[in-house]
Amino acid sequence: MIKFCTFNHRLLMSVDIKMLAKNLNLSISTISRALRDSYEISDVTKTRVREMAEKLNYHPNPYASSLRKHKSMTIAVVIPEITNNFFALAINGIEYVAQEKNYHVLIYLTHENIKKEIGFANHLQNGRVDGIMISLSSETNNYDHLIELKSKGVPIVFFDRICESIESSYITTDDYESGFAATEHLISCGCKKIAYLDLSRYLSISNKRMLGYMSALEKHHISIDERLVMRFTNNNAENEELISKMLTGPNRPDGIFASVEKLAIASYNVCERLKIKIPEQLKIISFSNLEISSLLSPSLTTITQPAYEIGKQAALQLFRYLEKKNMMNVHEKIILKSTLIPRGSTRA
Amino acid sequence: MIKFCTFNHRLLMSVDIKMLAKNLNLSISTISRALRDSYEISDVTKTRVREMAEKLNYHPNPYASSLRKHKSMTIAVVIPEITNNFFALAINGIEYVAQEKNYHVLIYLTHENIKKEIGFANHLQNGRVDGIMISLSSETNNYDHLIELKSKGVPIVFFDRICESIESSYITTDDYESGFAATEHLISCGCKKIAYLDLSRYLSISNKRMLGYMSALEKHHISIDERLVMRFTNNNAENEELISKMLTGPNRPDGIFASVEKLAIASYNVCERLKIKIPEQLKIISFSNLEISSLLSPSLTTITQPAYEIGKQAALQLFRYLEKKNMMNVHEKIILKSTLIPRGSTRA
DNA sequence: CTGTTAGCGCGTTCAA
DNA sequence: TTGAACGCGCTAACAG
Repeated sequence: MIKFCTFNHRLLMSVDIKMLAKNLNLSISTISRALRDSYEISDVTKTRVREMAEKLNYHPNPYASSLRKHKSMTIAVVIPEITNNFFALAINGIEYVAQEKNYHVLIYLTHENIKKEIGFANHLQNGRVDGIMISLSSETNNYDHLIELKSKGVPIVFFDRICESIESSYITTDDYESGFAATEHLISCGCKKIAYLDLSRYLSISNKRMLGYMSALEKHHISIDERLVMRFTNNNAENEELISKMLTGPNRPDGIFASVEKLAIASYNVCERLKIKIPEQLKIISFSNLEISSLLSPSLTTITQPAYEIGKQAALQLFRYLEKKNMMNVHEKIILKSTLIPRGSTRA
Repeated sequence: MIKFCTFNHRLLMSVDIKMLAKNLNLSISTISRALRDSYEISDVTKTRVREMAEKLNYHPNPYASSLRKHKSMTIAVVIPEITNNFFALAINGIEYVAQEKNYHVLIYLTHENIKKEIGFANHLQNGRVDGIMISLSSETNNYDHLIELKSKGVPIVFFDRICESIESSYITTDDYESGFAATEHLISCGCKKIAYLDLSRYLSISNKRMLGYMSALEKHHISIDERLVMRFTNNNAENEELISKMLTGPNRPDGIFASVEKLAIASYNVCERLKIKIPEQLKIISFSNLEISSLLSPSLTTITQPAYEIGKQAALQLFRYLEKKNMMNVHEKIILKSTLIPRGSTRA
């Protein structure tokens, strides 16, 4: 009665639709339809089938179904890193929506490496997923891999680190305004020489934040010192070295605006090593989603993005693509607001 | 020359093995073998096939392959939450190994809910993944769903929040010792009344940490006050309420040992609200993987687990199961060491 | 070294 | 309302 087959080098009993059919003296197609709750099947048969399925602990093979339906019930999330509360929160939002829709979530980490991003994009042309959500790597300055992916018909939603030159939906935050507010905050704390720290010269969010920074300086008649606009890599040790040089050099700033949490943390580490007091001697503001109280971080003022909501909105938009055939060319550009959370710096 | 088919409600050109065969005047199976670099195929043919595949931008359909081979090239990671540096780091390690092995990683979040965990476990019987790595939810006090999954032949590796009553590999840390060390650390800081805060009364790691806590108290002749051994839920507001009551009640402790980072943070938040000074009036130690400098958290002493390494080891063990048919009954119990990182509290 | 053939498990025509 | 038969795209057994 029970069929055995070697599966992955081990014995596994496989209950399939055929076995249900045999046990119930019904045809395979009837079973299939009953399980899919088709209108063509009588209620009596349906319940008989369901009961037998339950009894034999039947689980439909997702790959057979995907092959037949050309639908994987799976989405991909491609992000630079996961050890970053922003992305962790975004995944939380994405996963929430995916669970609602009975979808599965594949995770791909580029580690800020464009080659990996290209590799994932190329690979995902094969139908493994029904759509992807992506936040670009800091190295990404060319979008051919994404254009090709899109041309294959794979729906793409960008979030946070978006690509504006591709016509697709995106969810992001008011980076220009936040950059402006962050800089103005430091100015209002008395800073005269404010450094801007960033990971990338390519990302749209980086450039918008920087523009905000520059506008704020201009507004307050502070001249822009190009030497204080700095780019870093994924290498923390190197980054700290650079920051250390900046903080001991002739252009030493009295305020730092870090566009990424990890650069703020690197700055903190350097300050501790150099015995620079924060915020007395140096004020720091940073984009960050660390969920810690001000007691834990008495001197960290942050710009906090609605990360969970961003993930959720991005997923919802992706499902809008997936659920309605005529939505493929209806793109949404959603811009959410970030929040400046003042802490120690203001009290200083 | 190019075949079209409706895919997911949209037009998609599908280049399959058959088309390559036609274009090259070869049989389908030859193509298949050439692409899989089979020894039976001549180098000339192989390169011809590869070039044509490249030219037509051929991507093998993973679901067809999985259906045929009974192998999904996919693993599942089931964890309680992702907004927690421990799990984020663990995923990082897992993903590193998976990328090496050309595997795909599905993420499932239980949100500390046993019903979700059961749902995932039952669902994953269907062959969607070749194996799973799991860290139990704090509610999990029954393992039937996992036993059934294992009986279906799905390899399982437990990490951190393991299940000792199921014969399978696991990776965890020296929780008893860490609990002991954490408590002794507080005692050496002068604490006489130490509270133990935990999420669960079921998890093995919780119990081991608590045993360590109790042993340390005993060793130093401090009697155990059951009212200071507290369990919390996933509801932060409720947790802070409970902590607040504890810190204002007659049994007010002078030290807190939080077995989970979020409980330490809740404690910090409460202290801030109640104007309790840390570490002067209350010392706190916590399991935590926050990657922040001591400047950022001047008063947080932590027990840090080698989270990345745990993820990596867990994945490696899973692949040991997957790669060798005779490894299914060879289980490894790996116990890594955690590190106590003293901060403000010691200086206090 | 290559081709022919037969499924993997399911969904969906078409026919009854 | 149900059944028979075909094929999704690929791999593997068996021939040659």
